[in-house]
Amino acid sequence: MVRKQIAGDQPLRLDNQICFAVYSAAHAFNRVYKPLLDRLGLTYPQYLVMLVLWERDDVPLKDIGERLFLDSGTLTPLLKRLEAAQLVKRTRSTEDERQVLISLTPQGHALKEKARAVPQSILAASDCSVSELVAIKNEIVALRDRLNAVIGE
Amino acid sequence: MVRKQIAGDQPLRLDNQICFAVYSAAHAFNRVYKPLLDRLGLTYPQYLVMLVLWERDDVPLKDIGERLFLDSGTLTPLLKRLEAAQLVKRTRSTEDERQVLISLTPQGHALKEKARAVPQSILAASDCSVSELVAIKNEIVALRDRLNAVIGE
DNA sequence: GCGCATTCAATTGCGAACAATTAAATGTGA
DNA sequence: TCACATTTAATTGTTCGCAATTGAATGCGC
Repeated sequence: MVRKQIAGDQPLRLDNQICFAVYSAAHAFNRVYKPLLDRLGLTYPQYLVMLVLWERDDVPLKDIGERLFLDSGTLTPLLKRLEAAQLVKRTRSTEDERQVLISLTPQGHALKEKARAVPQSILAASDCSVSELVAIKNEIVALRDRLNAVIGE
Repeated sequence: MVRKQIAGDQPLRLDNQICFAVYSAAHAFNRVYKPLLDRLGLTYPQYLVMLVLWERDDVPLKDIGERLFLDSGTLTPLLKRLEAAQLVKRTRSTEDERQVLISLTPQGHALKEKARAVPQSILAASDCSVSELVAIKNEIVALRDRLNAVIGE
């Protein structure tokens, strides 16, 4: 009976939860990033926004949100802080005044060069080959996309 | 020159970041869990604490923190909310009055039965076999532990 | 053109998450 | 025993993250 009880509890055991693996890995990444991003004066979510802008400038807030899976309730105050740090500018689109376009300031552009050191440090911290990381990343992205598909239903 | 520029930007591309894969997967999990946990009256971090307590009752706050990689700044208010919901009790240890012991109330115990439906729903949402999930989970945990090892240095 | 739905950002409120500090209890060494 | 370090929770302040609501701009049907 004891063994049956234990067997029945398996799905509820913390160590069997993939969600906890992902949750705790995200926090571990955040802690590794923290000292690196402190030098850039960025938090991790702010860093993600900057990654988007370094790829393409002058982007609607909405597009950043779709890319990062974040809504205006998160992005509006975050972008105001980036604006206060003089890394981005926020302007209403003239064609569609509902949209807020986010563009990089010269300082925002310049920060990209300092940021190039970050991925290298993360790679070193992960103590893992690039190809292994890419493989895990692709599996996690595939899982994430399946989960997001269920949410959209 | 254009191609060289692009190649040099690869490490900074959002889609190449494993951290973003993990970060966005954690949020996707959270969104899938939300409607399930709403029925239990729990948030996702509260659910994690309950998982720990369902495995072993009467645990010091510190132990819960080590298990979940969370500190007292996060757990103290969270546990007070669980106490207000009458799911746990907080008592100072008599042997060592620095420690706060967390124990389940009868309602806290009872909630375990309602929670058994959760892992099944998550499995279905992940649209993936158990063995595949276990494999990914183990890889993520291994990565997390390597990251945490670097932090501890 | 007018009424109405839709889109988009901003706001409010709540619950994490963590750094830094504080305070109390305990352990340790002289 | 007494001074001092360590351990443990709690507190404070800042930043996410999201649900729900609001308000302005736009698009659509008639």
